[in-house]
Formats: sequence, C-alpha cells, structure tokens
Amino acid sequence: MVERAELGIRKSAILHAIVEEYVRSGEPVGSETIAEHAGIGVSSATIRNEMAALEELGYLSHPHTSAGRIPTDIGYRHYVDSLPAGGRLRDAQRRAIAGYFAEAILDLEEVLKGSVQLLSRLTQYAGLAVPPSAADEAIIRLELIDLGPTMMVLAVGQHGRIDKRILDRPESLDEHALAETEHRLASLRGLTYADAQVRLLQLAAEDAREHRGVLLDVAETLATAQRGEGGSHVVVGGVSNLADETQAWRRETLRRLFETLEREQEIMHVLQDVSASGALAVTIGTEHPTTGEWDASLVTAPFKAGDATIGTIGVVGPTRMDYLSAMASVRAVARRLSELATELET
Amino acid sequence: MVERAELGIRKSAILHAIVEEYVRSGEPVGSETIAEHAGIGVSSATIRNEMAALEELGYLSHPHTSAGRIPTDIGYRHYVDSLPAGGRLRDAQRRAIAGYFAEAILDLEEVLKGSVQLLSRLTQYAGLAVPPSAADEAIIRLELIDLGPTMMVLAVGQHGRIDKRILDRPESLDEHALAETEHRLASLRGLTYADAQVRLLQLAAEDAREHRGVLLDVAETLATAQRGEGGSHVVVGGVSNLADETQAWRRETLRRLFETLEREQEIMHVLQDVSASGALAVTIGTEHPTTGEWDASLVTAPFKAGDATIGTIGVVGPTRMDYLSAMASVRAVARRLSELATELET
DNA sequence: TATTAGCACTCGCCTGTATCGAGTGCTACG
DNA sequence: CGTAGCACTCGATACAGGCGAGTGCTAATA
Repeated sequence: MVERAELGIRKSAILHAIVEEYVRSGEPVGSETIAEHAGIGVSSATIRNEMAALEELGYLSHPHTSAGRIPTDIGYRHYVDSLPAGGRLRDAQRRAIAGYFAEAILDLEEVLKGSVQLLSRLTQYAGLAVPPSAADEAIIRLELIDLGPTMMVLAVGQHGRIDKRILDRPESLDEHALAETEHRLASLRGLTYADAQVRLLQLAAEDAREHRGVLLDVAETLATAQRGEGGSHVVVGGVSNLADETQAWRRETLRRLFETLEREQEIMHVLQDVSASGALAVTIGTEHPTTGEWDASLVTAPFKAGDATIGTIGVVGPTRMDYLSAMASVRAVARRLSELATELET
Repeated sequence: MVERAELGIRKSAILHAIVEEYVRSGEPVGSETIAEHAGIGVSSATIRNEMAALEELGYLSHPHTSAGRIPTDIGYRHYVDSLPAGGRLRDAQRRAIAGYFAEAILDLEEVLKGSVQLLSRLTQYAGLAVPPSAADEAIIRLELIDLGPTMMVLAVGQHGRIDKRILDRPESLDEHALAETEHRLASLRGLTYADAQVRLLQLAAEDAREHRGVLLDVAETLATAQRGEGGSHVVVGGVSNLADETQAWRRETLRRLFETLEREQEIMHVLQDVSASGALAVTIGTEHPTTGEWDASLVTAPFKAGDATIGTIGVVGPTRMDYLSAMASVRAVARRLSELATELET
C-alpha cells in the first residue's frame, strides 16, 4: 500500500461526511450539502477547497466538472480505517442474530447456510462462507461400500462431515478383496484427513499389489475433501439482493459477479486471500484483482473453534456499501458462529 | 386451456415467421420483413391483414400503433406446438453432449451438476434439475454414529445417495443404548426409504420406551430425504446467463427470478408441476403462475431409469427464447441422462 | 372474393436547441 | 486562513421538428 500522509482532522471529517452521504443517497455529493448538514462548521467554499485537495490526494473523484464528489476506493479505505471498532447494530438486527443462534443447531454445515442467509438479510448484500477444511478433522469412519457394479468411499469426520466418492470397481476386486481393503482402511480411523492421506500414500507405495489403485483413489478422495471441493463447498446466499434495483451495477458487471459466484474454487481463493489477516477485514473494489473486476467490496471475518481459525464468513456488496452496518453484522455473526463452533467441537 | 379454432396454414406460417424473427432480433417485427424474408409469397399488405387477424385472436400484440408485432404467450405456445418433434442440434452441440457423457461418470449427483452446466452452456439460459427422490431407493446402510456430545443418523442408498442428520444425544442414551438402537436400525437395511420410514414409525409406536424419540428422528431424516430437502437438492447452474445484457429482463424481474432460484422447495414444485406430463414440456410465461411472475419460460424433460421417471432436467430462460434449440438440447441431454441412469441403476 | 398497391396517418425515436441549476474553481476581501 | 461572491461548466430536462418504420384503410385488380 502506498504511504499516504495522514489527513488533517477536518479533511477526515469531510471525507467521512461525503462517504456517508454518498452511501445514503447514491448521488454525487456537493459542497453545499456537507456545509449544511455535516456540522463541520465552515462554509461551502471552504469545503470546496478541501474537496479539491482531497481529490488531488486521490480520495475523491468527479464524474464531471459540475457534479459533486464521490469517494474513490482509497476514500472508502480511509473511511473504513477511521471507523470505530465497535459498530452498533440496530436492536432488530441484534435480535435477529440472537434469535437465530438461540435455536439449537447441531450441524455446522446447516448453521453456515443459515448464517449466510441471515447475513444477507441483515445487510441486503449477498452472504458468503468458507466452511472448515477437513485437513485437521479426525476421521471416525472410513468405509468402502459395495454398490454392485461400483463402490463408494465414505469418510465421516469427527464433527459429522461426510465425504464420498463413487469409484469404478475393478473386476478383480471381488467381495473378499473389498472386505480386506476395507479392513486396512479401518486402521486409519482416528487420524486426521491430512494424516490419513499421507498414510494411505505410504501404504500404496509399500505394497505394489493389484489394489493399490483403490488406495490411491481413497487418498485422492481425502485430498479432495481437504481442498474443499467435496461435500462442503463455499456457501453462498442471498444473491438476489445483488440484483436489487438500488445497487448501481451495470448488467455486465452483475453478470461477471454471478459468474464468479458460481465458480466455487475462485470464490474460495478470494475469501482466503482477503481474510488472511485473521481478523475482520474489508476489501474495497480494486484492492483485490477479483473484487476489482466486480466493482464490489467484501467484508469478511474468520470464525474459530477455540483458538484455531476454521473458516471465513462475510458479505459481498457494491463498493458503495454501508460498511459500518455490514462490519457490525459480520462481526456479530462471526462471533456467535465462533462460540457455536467452539461448543460443537468439544 | 381455452379451445381455440385451428389457425389456417398461412396464419400459422406467418406466426411462425414472426416468432422466429422476433426471437432472433428482439425487435418488434413488421409486415415488410415477413413479406420479404419469410417466403410466404404474398405482399406485405396481406401480411398486415393476417397480422391484424392474429392480433384479434390473441397470438400477437402491439407495443404501440406504429410498431411491429411481438408474439404473446399464446403466440409462442402455438409456435411451440407446431414445431416438428425432432429439433436439430448443431454439430458442435451434439459433440459437446456426446463428449460430456463419454467420460465415465459414476455418481448421479455429479452427473446432474455437470448436466445442468452443460445445458446452460448449450442454450445460454440457466439449467435446472430435480434429482431422484429417495423414496424408492433401497437403504444399504443405516447407522447411528456417535459424535461425542451429539450423534448422526447416516443413511446410504443403494445407488450411493447419502443422507445425514445430526441429532442431539439425550444423556440417557449411553453407548450401550446407542449400540442397541443401531442394531435395530440395521434390520431396516434393504427396505426402501419409504418402507423404512413406515417401519420405523411402527417400531416407535409399538415400543413406547425411552428412546422412541430417536427412532422418530431417524424416521424424520428419511422423510426429509424423500422430500428432497436433504443432501440432494435442486441443481441449478449457469444462472449468470440470465443476467446477460441481451436478455430483456427488467431488474426487478431478474431479482425475483434469482430470489426464487434460491428457494429450492419452490423451484422443485414448479418443476414437478410443469413436468407432470412425463414428456418434454414447454411452459411459457403466464401459463404457470410462478414462471408468469418471472416473465420466463421453462423447457423441461423427465429422465428415467428403465421405465420409471426418476427426475427432471431443463432450462429457464426469457419467454423470448429460442425454443427449438432449447428443446433439442434438453431432449438430447435428458435422453443421454436416462441412458446413463438406467446403466447406473442396474 | 382474395389479394395487392397505394397512401394517409400514427407515433416512437433521434437530433438539435434552449434553459435550468447544481456545483465547481477562482478571486478578492476580512 | 476562511469566506463571500461570481463566472463558468456541464449534465439533465424539456421541447420542437423531422424521420421513418409500420400500420390501417381504401380502391383497384385478378
């Protein structure tokens, strides 16, 4: 990030007022509006001078000469960074969150689906979540199930995750051999997905017999589960909010956004990128190549089980986003989610 | 459906030409265009007379006095009904379908995901599929897995479907009781989901002991699986196509469409409604209350395993749809899917 | 009787022009 | 340094005129 001289207190206040007014109205905001309503206590002419300076510094831009100013991505960034840590939730929102988490929900997968729905309703943007990776979860069942002409690898994680893959069943693998192979798999119970995968590769390497292929397939199934390509995907909810009339996206931008939302792998990478810090994070427009392409912003927060971060949850919306409220919602949901996950995993 | 006198051969030809031209261009089409390009062999004046008659009959409408005609839903309906049964696929499309199904794919769930993607690419609309219901699938595993503070019901169907539900574990249910309950569940193997559910309710009724609740929960899990609310949902793909610039939807309509696409239950019901006939079906705009709300059309076809219909696949697009090509694509994919499903289920 | 040529008419759309006003940037002054 | 004042810019809006696609009707024709 470019080093940028600290703005004076008055410039900050003006920028702040412009961002909030623009987010509210969607119209470029003029010096008069700020002078009258923002309580800065100086005349519009002074505001104009400051605005010109802010534009010079890259915080504001100008759709055309005789229009008001709109914040640039950098402007939003400064605004967001200057926001107090604890945004306020409205009572109704607080109650919605409390209400949702008050119901006893036992399945993290279900909880995540509900949570992104909740976030999308709270914020009017779309909710996203990356569920926990399987890597560190212990396997409590690992079975090879006979489906007649085919067979299925079935792994059950200690917290209830399920991964499966259907495989071709080689003719040579008769019932006896299948039972024997399954017996060998049973010895992996208790290992994590990651460890079990390593162990399987060892087993397959040591023993170069006929059914090595099956072991490799099982290993691949575990690997897939860890990459998040398996049963537990990125969870997306409330995308219809993005098509709302009031969101200022052009059709083409909207199309690209939806397109990417269908490519789970890409979304997962984006979310992992932006939430690398391990704390509530805001990613504004061009700050990330992918969000830049959408002209969108992300507000994300990790959720934890105990001390370990296990996933990410957040919202996507236009860069002209109500960051304060989105941050408060995401923070609150992530906190509740962490509590619940911690509880579920003990 | 309202009984409507058969159109004469010439009116039909004109209507046909208008629909095709309008679908192609998106502009209201005038009499001149038809007279020149459609090879009807009469002058534009005659076409105009016929158009006026067609409008009178409800097949065409008029955005304003000096504009060309556009087809009404009834006009599209007549067009679709008069279409030859075997629409042609372009070679590239035929190859794409053959290519997709040539890869050995063993998991019907994966196949369906791929198929809706395929359909959405072939047609440039969004693909939809309702997977088979669990009702008639035999259960080959039915387990109660100890997850420490909770427990999981896990059902595996004979063709590899998986349904699970995580339940609260009552304190009274110690390891011994859990093992015993699981033993009782084991006796249900081989029954279909529907039969197993009935049997479970009997068991629970007969034996009014402490752990009745668990049996009821298991029954409920099986019921959920049959309603399609469980692991296998409606499969949707290629929705970004719907946001394409060239599709003439207004923002609000688009929003409603996306909103419904997120409500799986509703989509499932719509698809079941429209594909009740058991054959390739086209549902145009207001012909179904839900599609009417979207100003959209559906082209759907059932797919079968052997002789039994097990699911539905199709596309959603604007009423101004290239029906011929969509029908051909859906028909071809459904046929391949049926072959594959038949093979997988034997 | 069905078809067609011709033509007046309609009406959306495009273009050009004029006006309005929000908002700017600059300058001069306190 | 802040402010008042003012000329200027430029998008938005409104309106008029002309164009042209397309209609609907009528009268002539096969």
